[in-house]
Amino acid sequence: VRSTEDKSTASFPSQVYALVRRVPPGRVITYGAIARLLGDPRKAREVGWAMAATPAETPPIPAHRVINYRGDVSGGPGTEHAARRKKLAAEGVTFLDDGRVDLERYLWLPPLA
DNA sequence: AACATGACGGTAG
DNA sequence: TCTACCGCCATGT
Repeated sequence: VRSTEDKSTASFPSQVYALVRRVPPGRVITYGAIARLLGDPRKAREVGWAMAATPAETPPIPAHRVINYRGDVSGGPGTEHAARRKKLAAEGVTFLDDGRVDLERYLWLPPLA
């Protein structure tokens, strides 16, 4: 039973959303970090897919705090790309001259405990 | 079932 | 530092 998965009954996307919901305002996390935290570093791409399919719910999932490992806000027009940057800025996140986020400064990871 | 695409990551040039 | 290519996994056609 549960041959392919016994770590949790929750689907991968659900686990992604659960983790993203824990990211505090003014902080960000990367796709790769999420994948790694869920146990499979190579599923980073799947994390991206999951975020693209982020369901509208309450409280809303802070998908705008998820960026790629370079500190760039992914996605083009049509995926609320500009809106995400705006939200980040509203939370106090400053962008570098290249338009990227300083991960060393804003990257958030869940407490070990 | 096969092919092409993608909110990614890492390495090589 | 920037661009290009490859690898991974799931989706949509």
